[in-house]
Amino acid sequence: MDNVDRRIIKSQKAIQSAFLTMLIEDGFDEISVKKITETADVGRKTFYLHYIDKYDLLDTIVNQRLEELAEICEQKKDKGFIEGTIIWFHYFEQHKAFFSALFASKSTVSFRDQLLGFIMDQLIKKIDKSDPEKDNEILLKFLSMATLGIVESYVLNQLKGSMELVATEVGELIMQTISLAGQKNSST
Amino acid sequence: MDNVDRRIIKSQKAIQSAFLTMLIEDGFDEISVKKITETADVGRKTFYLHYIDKYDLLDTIVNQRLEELAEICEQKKDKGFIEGTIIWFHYFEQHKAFFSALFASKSTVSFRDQLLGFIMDQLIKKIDKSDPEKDNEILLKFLSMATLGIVESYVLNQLKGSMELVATEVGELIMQTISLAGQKNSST
DNA sequence: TAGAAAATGTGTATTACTACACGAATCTAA
DNA sequence: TTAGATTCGTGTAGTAATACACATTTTCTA
Repeated sequence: MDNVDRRIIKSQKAIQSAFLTMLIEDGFDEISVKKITETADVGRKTFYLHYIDKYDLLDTIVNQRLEELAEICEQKKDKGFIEGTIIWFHYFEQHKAFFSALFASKSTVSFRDQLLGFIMDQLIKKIDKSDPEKDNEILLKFLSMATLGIVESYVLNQLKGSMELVATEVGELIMQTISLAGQKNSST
Repeated sequence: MDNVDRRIIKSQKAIQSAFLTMLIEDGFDEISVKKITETADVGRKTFYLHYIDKYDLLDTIVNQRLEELAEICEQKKDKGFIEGTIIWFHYFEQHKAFFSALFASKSTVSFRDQLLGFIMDQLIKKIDKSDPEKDNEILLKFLSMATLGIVESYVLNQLKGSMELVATEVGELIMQTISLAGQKNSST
């Protein structure tokens, strides 16, 4: 089945496009399934043929975004820490409105989990590279949460510096922390 | 049945929109049903659910346009000859690319018939107003063909004067011809 | 806080659209 | 002219989307 029925593609496209517009313009909490389907010019039932509810729709879209980002990271994985972090922040910069809307809402808990999971996935590769033996879950969680916090602040425009500055500092902090943990580990 | 199935509306909209784009860009003769459905992102079969062939589609669209124009004329019917004619030409001015493409093709014969019929319908009202007794079919056909010829030349940019100038002259010519015919008629 | 209004999620029967395949018609180039 | 490709128009069986109705839940507001 390489040929997906064009009706499915059209419906999902219309729904997701309507959702994204409303997400950025009105925020996640203001969105209702009814409004989405009205904007998408699609029967309400059609929505439920594809998604469980608006949270499920959000999950789907977030996953798409993160797969995109993972793909970008994969292509440039041998660039070193700083450059890698800049690539991250460049992506969030581009989709600022989107992520900003999600951080701004209190009902997008699963989004935070997804994003945290993604950051952990990415960081684990880097840590493994520096210190392949150990799987230090404390360190991993520590750094991931720290990064998540910075990403949130950045996307919500709560940080002063430029994207490059923020990314560079975060990259350095992560790098230092890992190497510190590595020393401590090798000394015991 | 006031609620038309939204799928029908969507399909027709997509097909007509694709057709119009291709009509203006490539001309009527270059258009194939296959290309239309590809551009419209619709199954080829769907086209045939709504239209017999591309000529039928064209007929439909032309009729829509002419109904539009008839509506405009109806709203401003008490404006006198000159103003009325200017309204006509204003409409053709706005849809120049569309009508130009149709006049340029040799396989759009029915379009000419439709337009001629439309012009006759509109003129018959005016003539009736001046001379209600007579139904002079010669005069009607004569004037309609003349007008059709001018419209064609105008749309194809073969006339020098501005829209207002052309419309005014045509309006005067029609008016004079009718009144001449009226005199001749009343003298017998 | 009660009661109205709106949104939700689901079931059902119907319909428009789909992919695909086919022979016929039309176009193209050797 | 002939062979090859392309488009045409139609048939078929399957599926996505539809309108509509319903009970339930949530949200609003008086």
